[in-house]
Amino acid sequence: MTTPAPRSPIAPRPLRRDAAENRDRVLAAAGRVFAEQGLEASVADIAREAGVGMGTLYRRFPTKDALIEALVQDVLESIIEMASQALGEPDGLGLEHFLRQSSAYQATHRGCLPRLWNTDHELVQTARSLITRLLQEAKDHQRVRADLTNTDLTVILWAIRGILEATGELAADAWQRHLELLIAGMRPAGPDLVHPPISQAQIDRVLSHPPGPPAHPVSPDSKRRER
Amino acid sequence: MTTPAPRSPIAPRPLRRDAAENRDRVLAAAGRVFAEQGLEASVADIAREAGVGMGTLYRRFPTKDALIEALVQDVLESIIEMASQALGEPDGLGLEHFLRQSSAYQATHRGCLPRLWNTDHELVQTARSLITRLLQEAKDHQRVRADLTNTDLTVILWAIRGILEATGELAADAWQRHLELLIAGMRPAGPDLVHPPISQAQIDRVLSHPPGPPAHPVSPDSKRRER
Amino acid sequence: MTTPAPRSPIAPRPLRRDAAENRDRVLAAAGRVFAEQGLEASVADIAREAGVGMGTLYRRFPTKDALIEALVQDVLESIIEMASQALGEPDGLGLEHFLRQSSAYQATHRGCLPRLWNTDHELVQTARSLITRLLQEAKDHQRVRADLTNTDLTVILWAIRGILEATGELAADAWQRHLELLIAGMRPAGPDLVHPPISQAQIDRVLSHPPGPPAHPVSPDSKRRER
Amino acid sequence: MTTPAPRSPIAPRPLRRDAAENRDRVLAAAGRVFAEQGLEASVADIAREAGVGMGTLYRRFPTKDALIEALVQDVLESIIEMASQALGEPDGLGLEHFLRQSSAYQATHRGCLPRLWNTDHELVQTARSLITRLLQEAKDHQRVRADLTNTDLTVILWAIRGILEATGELAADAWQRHLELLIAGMRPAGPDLVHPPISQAQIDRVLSHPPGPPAHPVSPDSKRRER
DNA sequence: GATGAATGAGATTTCATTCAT
DNA sequence: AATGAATGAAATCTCATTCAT
Repeated sequence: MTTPAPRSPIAPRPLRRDAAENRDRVLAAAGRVFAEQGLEASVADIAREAGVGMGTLYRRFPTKDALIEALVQDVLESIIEMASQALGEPDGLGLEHFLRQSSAYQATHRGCLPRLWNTDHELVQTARSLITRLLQEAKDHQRVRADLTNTDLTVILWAIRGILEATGELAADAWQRHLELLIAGMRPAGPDLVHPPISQAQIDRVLSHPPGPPAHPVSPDSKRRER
Repeated sequence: MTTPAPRSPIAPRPLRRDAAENRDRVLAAAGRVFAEQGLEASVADIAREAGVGMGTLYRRFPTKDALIEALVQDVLESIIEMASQALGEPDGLGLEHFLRQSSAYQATHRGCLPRLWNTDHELVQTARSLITRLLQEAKDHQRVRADLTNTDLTVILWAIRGILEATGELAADAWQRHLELLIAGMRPAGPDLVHPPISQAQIDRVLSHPPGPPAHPVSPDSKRRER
Repeated sequence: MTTPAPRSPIAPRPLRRDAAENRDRVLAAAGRVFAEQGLEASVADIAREAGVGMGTLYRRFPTKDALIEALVQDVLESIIEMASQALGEPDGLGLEHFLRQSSAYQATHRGCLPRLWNTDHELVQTARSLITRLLQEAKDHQRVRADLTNTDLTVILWAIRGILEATGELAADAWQRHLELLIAGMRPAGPDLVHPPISQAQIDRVLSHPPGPPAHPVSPDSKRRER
Repeated sequence: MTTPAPRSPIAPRPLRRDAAENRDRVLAAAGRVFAEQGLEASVADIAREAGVGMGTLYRRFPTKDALIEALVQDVLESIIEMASQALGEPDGLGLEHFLRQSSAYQATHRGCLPRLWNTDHELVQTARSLITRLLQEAKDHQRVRADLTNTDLTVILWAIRGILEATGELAADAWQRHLELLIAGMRPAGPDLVHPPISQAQIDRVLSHPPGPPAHPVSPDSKRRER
């Protein structure tokens, strides 16, 4: 309504530019601050680091949680991209490449790791299905044992995340050698596995009710005492 | 445990006993509460669960952090005990047994995991040296590849912790199969490892400056009021 | 547990004394501050006026709303007491006395008026049933017209509240003469009433979904915008 | 309405018209939003409902308060119009008609009720003097008791507003029967009134220092940033 | 020695108002 | 002239820690 002077049909959006810039600045700042202080870093710190007021931050991300989710989403999208490209690789080596590449990427985006593989995010499903296909390719080329399952790979991602969280930037490459060992263990030669894989249902339950630290930004009305 | 310097024989025994009982009750409660809510559980919740007043809790543990450390210590002591017993085992299988046993134990003591292998604790050094001996035994019996190092094992512990933290009680056995894969990868047969192990110095740095979540709800410097 | 030395069976509670004192201080302060500034007065102001820290206030009243409810409850209890006593009065004059007395009382407890007759409070039901009996007595003695209903009286209370809110302490007696007019209009002599009384169901709906200003302490997650 | 001082004939007409349209759209939106959410509705909500940007809104109304005042003014103008027309009515019934008509009107313009009869607005004076004349006419025709004063009528308006605020749209007609009772009480027949009317001075004081909720979200003195 | 009430800094979130585009 | 992004003070609520009883 009030349609002002019709604007050039080329210009995508007028004042959206700085807004988008700002959004990126905030996300970048959040990544840095979370990487340094963990997810319990204060939103005020992030705003300061980004050089914006708190209101600006909250205009874009109405909740601390929304901010974290946005970070998670960014990382997941990159990882999904990596998985897609790995799918094209010959000789069934895509899976290994993907594991290495995505771990390296996560190492440089530690900010949101605690939430990365523990959210019931649509993109997590997407990533999972791509990984399933990578796994199948690897099996087809006898790169990995036939009894390896999809859920085994989810567990591997949790394990690597554990290493990344433990080391931070102080031993940022620790995961590499560990992954080598793991991949060696995944080769077809190995002995029969005694323990069965966990079920997809278990993983789904984990994703929807992440244990321990309650998704961090503790909901303010979750507890109520009296007397 | 922690048997302090033997004290004057005048000090009344029964009281001591009560005090120790109280201490244990608090520790047990902390374990339960932390396992459920994560380390950001409130001290008040723990006191309530333990059935003692906050003053009592603070008399035993001058700081929330001290309480966490005490939990860590308990777990470390048990783990050290496991390592000691594993040392006696024949055929160099002690290492594997230890890894399985200690992981199972940690799975049932999730309360303090985030701090378990990330503190500069004297007992961590003790555990490490025992593990070093287990590793040597395993090598001597050709159970594991000769180029496996002490630090590789620390990384393995971080990885398993990662799985335990991710799954909670919802998939409490997920670590078992993963450890199987890992052990398979540690066997001597495998290909040469491309990446070198991280250095002991890096690990020490990690232990003294744990990344991410700072010593948790960092004490606010104890500012005092006047009024 | 830990049952300390059994305490004298007479002493009701040991440290509860100052706690109760504090509770009363907070309630009194809240009454004063709300009366002056309205229900949107800040909780910090109340704490300051009461001479306690915010934590203390929030230990007793875990929510601003809980504090308001407590005030409302206090007032309702007094009003119920007045209604009970009025029930004993002869000649069916109890109703009028009650209206006068309770209005005067509300005039001196303006703090929580906006919530007084607009909450779905159990005590409101109690008050209502007492008022119903007062009304019946008044009818029995031909003090008021026979077609007067229970809901008419609720509306009268809303009207008086409106006057009290409008005047504050600047014309604290304005309601008196108005009530006189109203009571005159309620006498049996008057002409037939054209408009029917509103239904009890309507009133119940009003009580459970008070209109306009959302019960004031606007819930913090009631709105969420984005982009 | 509000036709300002006639301006230079150069100023372009069409623009003016758009501006006025915008103004009306904002006012209408404010009425709707305030009616739904109360006066603490956010200015952003109003702008959105009106379909204009916040800057536009603030160009017309430099302050949230100014917006509310404008609403009040609109309502007052309508009410004054009603009073004027009622003045012409025969038999001294104008007063009653006016009370009914204006109450009905207010019921459909609940947005600004909390401020309607509590502002030191020039139009309130105008309305008051008209009401005074209506009252005189009513007395002249013995429709109401002779000792009824101007201030009694202000109090009646406050009372009715109280009912309207309490009921919202959930019992939008509750005021009608109440007004009937009240008018019955105002008839000449009644007993002598014990309480004297409040003084005009008191009312004036109320209007200039409205009690309770201060001019609502009091502007925080417009502190400015630097950065 | 034990209890739990009190403290107050700090965390998240809202919103009136300004100003670059 | 219009838009809506940015600002930051202020509000509510939490919780580690102390200390009167």
